[in-house]
Amino acid sequence: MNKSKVNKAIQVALVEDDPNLRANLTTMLNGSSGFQCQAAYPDGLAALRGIPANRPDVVLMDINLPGMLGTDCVRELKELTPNLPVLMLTVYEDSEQIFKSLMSGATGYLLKRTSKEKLLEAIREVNAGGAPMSRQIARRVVQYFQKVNELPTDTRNASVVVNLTDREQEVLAALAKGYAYKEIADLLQISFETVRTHLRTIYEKLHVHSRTEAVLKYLGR
Amino acid sequence: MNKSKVNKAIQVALVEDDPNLRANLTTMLNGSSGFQCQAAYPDGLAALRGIPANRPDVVLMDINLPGMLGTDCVRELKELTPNLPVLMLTVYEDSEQIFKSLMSGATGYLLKRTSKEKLLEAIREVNAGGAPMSRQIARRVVQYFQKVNELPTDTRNASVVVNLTDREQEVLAALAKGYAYKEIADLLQISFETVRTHLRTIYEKLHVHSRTEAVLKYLGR
DNA sequence: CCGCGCCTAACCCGAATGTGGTATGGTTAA
DNA sequence: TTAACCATACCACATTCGGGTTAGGCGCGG
Repeated sequence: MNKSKVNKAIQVALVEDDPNLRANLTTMLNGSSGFQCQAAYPDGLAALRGIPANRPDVVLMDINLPGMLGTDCVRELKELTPNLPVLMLTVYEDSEQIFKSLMSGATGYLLKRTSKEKLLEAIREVNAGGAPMSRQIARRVVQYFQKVNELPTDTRNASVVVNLTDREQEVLAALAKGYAYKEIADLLQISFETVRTHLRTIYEKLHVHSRTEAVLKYLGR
Repeated sequence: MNKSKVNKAIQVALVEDDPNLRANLTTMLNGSSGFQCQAAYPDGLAALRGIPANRPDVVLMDINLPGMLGTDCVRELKELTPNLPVLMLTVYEDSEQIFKSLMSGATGYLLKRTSKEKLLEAIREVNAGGAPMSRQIARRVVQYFQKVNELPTDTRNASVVVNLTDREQEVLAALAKGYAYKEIADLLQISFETVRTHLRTIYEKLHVHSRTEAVLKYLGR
């Protein structure tokens, strides 16, 4: 994988359009023992020109770059230097960007508000063959993983379920398995009436008026 | 999400067949500030009965359970309590198990030889919305991502329907669209009572006793 | 022609479900 | 500390469903 020299500083290349942040990160990296900011590029094109030639150990890349999107830059980069690990940095937590990045070939994904210590640790980790992600992102990745691997025994529809509380989702899940109200009550160890109360709220939130309609929405039609 | 009380102990449910390990983990958890072992189940069935009712914050589950496999237990559990995070524990490191677990709905994956500190940290992390995994596992997941191209979905009805007459299939199709009996009657231009007669036959043929069960069978579960 | 399966239809009755109102205690965000 | 939200719970009433039973009309194969 990565024949990095453990006894030398990890060579980091930075791709970040914001001059302030770029300078800060550069200073931070060079001020940290075991790390060296080998180069800092302001945009994707510059990165694509410089990185394959300079062969850093790790790339830190902003996801929002002017001109060329960070995700596209990663894709290009991965074709040129497939084993070079790339850590994406972003302020956004939205799954669209996360998945795009990962599918483009990013090795890890961090939020910009990640602390200095965690960032350095993540760089070490990715350099050691890991795939560092913030917890929110790891969770999303796992969820997505589960979704794309779903068996024909397909269940719940994420978009529908989003407004429901945990308990409501549990009740709906049981409903969608065909349980009668009293069975759901027994299953969740709550009263029959409470099940009915939850169901009323669920129906209201889903804009339906019957059990079957709710189940259909839950199953994504 | 999880409305867990940060200032209160994280309620952990344990599923582990080995009595020694179960006792050890229980003691360890209860002896650690911020954690409480709410319940310890020796097998999957006991867990499925107890967990949805007791609503722990996190489940620790052995992957090798007698009777019901841990992965199957997770799958069932995830259908009942979709947002309840489950950490899998295992001695096996092989990817087969890892992917099965994750695909079954496990939120994180730990090796049993994980240190006490790391285990507690992982529980905290999963409770905070993360998805703790060893670096090798995270990397595998990410790699998987990079080569996934999906074109899934939609399995319609199937062999369940072969015993049904044409008319019965029409009625069932309408039922599966969420129509009420009288709406079906109107749709097919037959009487309400005839609809009910058909439905009785359909239920009998499908061996079900409720509308929702019939629809689930029709949709291929 | 006769039986058999299918579509149609009706009646009864009890169980399950849908909808409205109301209330209490716990947790959380403002 | 309010206000908002959540999970819990009960009451009441109307509607819908599930199951048992019976039965007339139709078409098809023996």
